Amino acid sequence: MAYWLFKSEPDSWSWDDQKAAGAKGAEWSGVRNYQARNNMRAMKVGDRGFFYHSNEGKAVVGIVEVVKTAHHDSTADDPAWECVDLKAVEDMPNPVTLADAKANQKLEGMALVSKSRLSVQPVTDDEWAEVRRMGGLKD
DNA sequence: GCCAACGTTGGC
DNA sequence: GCCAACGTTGGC
Repeated sequence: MAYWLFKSEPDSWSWDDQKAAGAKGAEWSGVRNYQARNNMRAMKVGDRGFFYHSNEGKAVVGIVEVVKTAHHDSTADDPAWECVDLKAVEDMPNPVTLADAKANQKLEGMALVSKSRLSVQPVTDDEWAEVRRMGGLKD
């Protein structure tokens, strides 16, 4: 299974919105960046991701799961834009902030730190385990 | 609210 | 196919 990180501004789509979408999940729509889209195309059902609040909070606040592979983004006219569907799985007991991630040497290679503008990013197994540990989650 | 970083667009 | 101009993202 692969791991990912999804960024959203809480003003437009927050963790609470994501949880309100329930078990059937919701489209991760609105991505207009090829790298981010390609990452979504590579996802499989069951892959997990961090849900990150950008701008306000700047922290990983929860865990999501891919419930549907990439398909046309209903908010885009251009068929080139695709998105996956995600459902909320669990809260981070202690949100892991960007400052926390930057301060942790084990995470210095993480895309969140080094490619700050990419909105859908891959996460390595080690990074996944480390951020979960920092957030207070067990395996 | 500013600005740096970076992706995209369009003229040549 | 290069590169300048422009727009957007996101941290501060």
